[in-house]
Amino acid sequence: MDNIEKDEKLDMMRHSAAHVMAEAVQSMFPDAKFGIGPTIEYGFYYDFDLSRSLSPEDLPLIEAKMKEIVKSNSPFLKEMVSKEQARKLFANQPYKLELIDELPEEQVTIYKQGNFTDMCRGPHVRYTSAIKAFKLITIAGAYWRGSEKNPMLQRIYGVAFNTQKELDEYLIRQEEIKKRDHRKIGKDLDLFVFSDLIGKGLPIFTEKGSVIRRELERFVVDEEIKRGYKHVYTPDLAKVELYKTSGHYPYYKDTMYPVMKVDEDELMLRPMTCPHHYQYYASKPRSYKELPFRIAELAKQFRYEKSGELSGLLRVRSFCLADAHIICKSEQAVDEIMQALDLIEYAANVLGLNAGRRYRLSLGDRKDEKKYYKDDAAWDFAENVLRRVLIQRKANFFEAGNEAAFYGPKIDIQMKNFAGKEDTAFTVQYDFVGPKRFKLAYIDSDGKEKEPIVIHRSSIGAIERTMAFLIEHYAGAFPVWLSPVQAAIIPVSDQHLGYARKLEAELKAIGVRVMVDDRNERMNQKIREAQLQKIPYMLVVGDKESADNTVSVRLRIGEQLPVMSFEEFKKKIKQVINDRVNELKP
RNA sequence: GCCAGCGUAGCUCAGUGGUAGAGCAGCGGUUUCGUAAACCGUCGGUCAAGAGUUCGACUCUCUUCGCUGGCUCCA
Repeated sequence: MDNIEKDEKLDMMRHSAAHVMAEAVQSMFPDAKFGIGPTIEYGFYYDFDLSRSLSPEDLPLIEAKMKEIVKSNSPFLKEMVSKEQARKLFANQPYKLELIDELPEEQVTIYKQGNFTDMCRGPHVRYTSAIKAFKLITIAGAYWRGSEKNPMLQRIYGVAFNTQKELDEYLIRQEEIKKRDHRKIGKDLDLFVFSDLIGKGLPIFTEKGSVIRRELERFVVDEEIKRGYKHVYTPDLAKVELYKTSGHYPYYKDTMYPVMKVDEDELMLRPMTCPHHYQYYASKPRSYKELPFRIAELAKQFRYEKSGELSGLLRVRSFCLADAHIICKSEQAVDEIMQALDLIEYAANVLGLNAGRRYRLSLGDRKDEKKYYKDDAAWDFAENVLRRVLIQRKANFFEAGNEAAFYGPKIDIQMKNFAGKEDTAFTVQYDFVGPKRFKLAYIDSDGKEKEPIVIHRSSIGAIERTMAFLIEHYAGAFPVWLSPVQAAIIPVSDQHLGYARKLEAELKAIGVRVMVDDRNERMNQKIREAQLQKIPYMLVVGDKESADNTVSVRLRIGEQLPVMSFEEFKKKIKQVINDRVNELKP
């Protein structure tokens, strides 16, 4: 049996498990109304409309009932009925009736097992006993058909596998994911905190977290300047008029903060940077010789996110985007996008964030003139440019409709986080609208005024989100250049404090972040704590070391380096930092 | 924002209709130690906030705030 066949079989079993769960729920709630019950990665869910709210205590009861049904080994019976019959059969199932009305076929498939009948395309396993290891995981609210306007149903999520062993492994894996959660590690390592008084979704970076952030920022600013960007600072707020001119206002209204009245003006916190950068470009006439005009900024942006959407550093209400806008001729677009992707890939490699990287060519929907600016020729041109770039790079990409910005298509660089979830980490967007709205122009070689295009891009994305990725990716054991404390000096006893202080001063002098653990504690205790803090180097110094000017180096991976001279260690650590080495051992 | 759950000391967590406990951290000592937790003592909580029920509420009810898992949305 090949893998695809195997997957299909597993999928069938999960789908059948959803039906069995529905039967179990029906036995407990005879008047239950049923939504849909599809399979998902690792399992299944089913949506119900019930007379009362489910509580977590219900899950074991439902699960027990399911096990009974599985044990009873009742067959799944398939039947074809006409829509008319189906309507009668599901007369008191409003959600099913809605689905029936929308089915194009005249015949409807129904599946029956035990006392439960469901409208379903199938296929299913033959008997309920084919359902192997499963577990109900959680209950959640879910809008009928995913729309906020519809009633909210109660969804039960379950997972199912062919063997108990696989199920156990899945559960263990979930525990590991929890341990790596950036919110947990952020607390353990004291990287960021929140304050109810400041507000939700507004993180405070602690001293240690700020070290990481500063290193990231320095890295990206230096790299961008090297690559020909003008790095600037523009204001965090601006007149509402600016965003009305840019055309963002109607699209972003819901995610922008309310307007502030200041004197005669109406100001607001910026939800994006582009128009600010355009104003820099537009501050004087530009020649074609100045193009491409690359403007970069570590830009704070403010977006009102619904409270339920906030999550640690992943979703915040104020974030800092490593943002840039490249104003250029359309003929330069391919080359500029190539360079932008080069930078993004380079930075991602330095950070070690490559897991599951793939590209999404995000396209608009020509018919949706509310959501996307109407200009078919411009969309065609831009889409071709982006597609050409991706093909030329032999990038692993796929196309997705209805994902573009209102002003043009984009390339999203997708990444998988530790939990296996895919997220947009970085993005490159083609914009043919901005220049029009702001009447951006350049004087071409023929002396005529022409309209440029704009490429929006983020290099290392939103700093907050990227930090969350890094925390989870490294489980807090950051590369040395990012580590808040790079070396801990651990005197064996306080007689060795003098030597420890001397090493500390010398390391500080060459820019190493070092601390001496001078507490009245045993060496073992200090090592343990340095280890828990994921400090990359521990320098244990006692009689021997102070006598011959050496250090005993312990790495946080538990490994011990052979005794080396302090000079040698200095050279080594300096090099690891400067080269931004990913792994601990050079 | 919506649905559900949770909120006890700085952290991790016990606990119960009769006005709170442990370990770690902190602090004060003792100890001067060789690669992941020395020992003794001690401080610490309007049990998220407010209102109600009750003779009595951390416990039951309601409201608010915050967090978590989903839904919707998204850098």
